[in-house]
Amino acid sequence: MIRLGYPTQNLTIPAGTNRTLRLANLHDADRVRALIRENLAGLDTVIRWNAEYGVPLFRMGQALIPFASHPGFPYDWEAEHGDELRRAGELARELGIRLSMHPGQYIQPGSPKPEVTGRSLAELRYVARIFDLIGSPDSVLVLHMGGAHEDKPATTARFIEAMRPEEGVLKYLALENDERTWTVAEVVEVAGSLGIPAIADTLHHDLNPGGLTLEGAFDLSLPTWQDRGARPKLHLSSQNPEKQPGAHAYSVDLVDWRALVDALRGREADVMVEAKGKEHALVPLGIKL
DNA sequence: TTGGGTCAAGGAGTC
DNA sequence: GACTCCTTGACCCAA
Repeated sequence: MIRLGYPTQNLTIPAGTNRTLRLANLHDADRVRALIRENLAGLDTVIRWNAEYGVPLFRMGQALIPFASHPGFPYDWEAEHGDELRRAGELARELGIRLSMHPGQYIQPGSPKPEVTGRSLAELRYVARIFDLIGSPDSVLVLHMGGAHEDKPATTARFIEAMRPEEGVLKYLALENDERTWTVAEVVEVAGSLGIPAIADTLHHDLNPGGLTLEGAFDLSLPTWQDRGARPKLHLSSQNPEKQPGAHAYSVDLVDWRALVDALRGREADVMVEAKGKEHALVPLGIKL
């Protein structure tokens, strides 16, 4: 069975989980608190909507707690919002919704700059803490490997060295291939060294296949989920023909969808659909809105 | 209220 | 060396 989901916001309701603010306004605790409550209310709304429409996956915005890992954050967010996060987790489990998060390109644990690595780890720990409070062991923290710094073996070694002690992060972490630097095969290898799973993204794989077919990429990435005892995850998106390679289209091209289904050969997978049209992009794949 | 410039952060590619 | 693009847009000021 293939299960589907979409990221960060629902355009139909509408509801979001990614409201943020400028760093210059971070000192305003009341404002931060109100904004986070909106994000958490949005999460609650989306979980209920997903359950009603049979969409079991949702990716929360990275700014669910904006600037949570920043030293200037104005209060103890775990104490303040912990109960709301626990309730969201209970609701998600009750309704069978699997949650994930995907920090962006600034998170670089393999950077040669210690301060960059340090900030990256702080952000990853924040995401892991969110998942701890939510309390669902099948939550996924999706991460790209980041830059190669003109030396992939050295970068790989730094990445593994930085991540290996981070047990609290590793229990949720999964590594994803990207469209120009790290292929599925490379990501699977690093993930294997850390004892964590890997995610194959179909569009990134098209642009950076490393000699593998899509089926070959799935053959490598899907078994990496066995140790965690969770359903394998994949990412599906289509190229926006008007933009540069890698840009997501509004919806999913059915050719790409069929390619994914064929390459899966009946294997189980949770598929995150990355499309500008969010939940609307699921309609051609069988979800009725 | 709307349009458009800007926004914490890193890195790679282009010119 | 400056600029642009990338996650995923949202904020925020000027008009």
